[in-house]
Amino acid sequence: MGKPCSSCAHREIAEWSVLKGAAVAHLDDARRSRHFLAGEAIYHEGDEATGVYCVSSGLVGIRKVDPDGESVLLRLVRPGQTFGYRSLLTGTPHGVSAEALKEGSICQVPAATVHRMAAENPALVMAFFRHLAQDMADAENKVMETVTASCRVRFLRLLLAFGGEADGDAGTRVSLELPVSRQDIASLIGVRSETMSRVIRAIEAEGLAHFKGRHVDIPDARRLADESFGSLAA
Amino acid sequence: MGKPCSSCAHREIAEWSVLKGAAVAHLDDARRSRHFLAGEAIYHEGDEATGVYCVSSGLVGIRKVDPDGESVLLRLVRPGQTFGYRSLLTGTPHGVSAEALKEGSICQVPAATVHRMAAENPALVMAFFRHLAQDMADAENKVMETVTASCRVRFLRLLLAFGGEADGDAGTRVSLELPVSRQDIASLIGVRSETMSRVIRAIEAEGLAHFKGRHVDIPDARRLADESFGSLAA
DNA sequence: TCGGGGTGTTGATTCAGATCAATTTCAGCA
DNA sequence: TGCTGAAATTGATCTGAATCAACACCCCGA
Repeated sequence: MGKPCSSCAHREIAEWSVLKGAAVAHLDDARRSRHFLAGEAIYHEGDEATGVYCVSSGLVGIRKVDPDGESVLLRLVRPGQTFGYRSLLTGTPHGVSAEALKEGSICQVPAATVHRMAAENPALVMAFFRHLAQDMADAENKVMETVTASCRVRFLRLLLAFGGEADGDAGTRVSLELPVSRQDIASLIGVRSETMSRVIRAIEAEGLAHFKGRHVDIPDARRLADESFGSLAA
Repeated sequence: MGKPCSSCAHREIAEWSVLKGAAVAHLDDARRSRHFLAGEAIYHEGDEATGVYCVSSGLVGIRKVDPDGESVLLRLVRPGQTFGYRSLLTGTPHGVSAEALKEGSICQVPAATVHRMAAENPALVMAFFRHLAQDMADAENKVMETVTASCRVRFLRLLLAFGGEADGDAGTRVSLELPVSRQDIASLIGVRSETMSRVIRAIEAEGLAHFKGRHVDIPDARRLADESFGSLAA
């Protein structure tokens, strides 16, 4: 059932890093790894939380759908990151759904184990608090962006985020792979896929970036970064 | 310096309700109450956290401004609620600013006290976690709304939220006071104030609600609620 | 009583992005 | 290897909300 947590490649990233000695063994003992195909649902909005999830490989999307069926991709969860802890710790049903966007395996730590560990180890709760605080900050930024920035700017910023903050001083060449489909990218910035296509075409035409399938080549990351700040230089 | 926390009207609402006996006395001893006029800043984005705030009376607005000066009102904090705990507990600068929207008094519990209490009382951290989890859920809903709903619908939902969930079965008459200026309401739903005016005029014309200054009268809350779900009946 | 600034309203116009409707491209698979 | 359905592109058109520009209102202080 995969490598033990103690030797997990991502061990120091996730909240579990605050656990020591015996607790890690317990974690290892309790967790169950499961394989997911792209598109498979991990849990749905309204489900009761049955544990905390930890992405081992692949990519997870956190989604929310409104009554009319409109679906918005709220954020991505990458290997080494946890999710689903919020509902578990507060004892409320999931307010969002989670699905695998890329095939991969995901560990689940059962509710009882998490609760016991949280009770014994306040630092673990604090670690989850930090994670949630970061997610909240991201959510606030997202609200700001959707309200104030054009879809073009939002997309440029997303590109920069995907490319990592590798913006060297001068014109740095960056190339990267889009982690998800264009439809999902559109959903991530809150526009229609048709609009997404047009935005990409425009950016391509300006030479800001070059797109081929999921591969993106950015000749001058600095220029792109400048553009992404609503035509306002630093 | 105001009533002691132990007899604060809002005591059972705030996170402090998990504290017992001596801890409450400590809280009382350490907290400082300060009066704020409408418009006064409590803290700014980027400031270091110096304590946790608790609204005793008045109304507080949490705001975020982007580099171009665009400002968005993210949420309101009402009497009995705490704010500013996120930055304090994570030890990061404030990512948002807080200002008094209505005159009132606000208690501050200094950083050292909060840290000590959090260390001694894991339930307090958990209480803040719950608060943050709720705020996060609200933020996610807000992202959904701004992406999927028209400004008209967003405003109707806000009205319902202000009116409390007092939607009796049939046509219930609800009347309420808008807690903030129309400019701020516009900022809260992410539209221009001109648009806000027009939306209000349209709603008035349809007889969905009647506006006079900050007073709102909703003859049939049920009808308004129905309208607020993108013309999709339950 | 007369400004005067903040708050709100109204109108004309523009524009970003949605919507509707066809294709085209491509990956998976029999 | 060709079929099939999903993903992506493209075009034409429409529209919700922003923008630009006046103007009304109202509370407050001189």
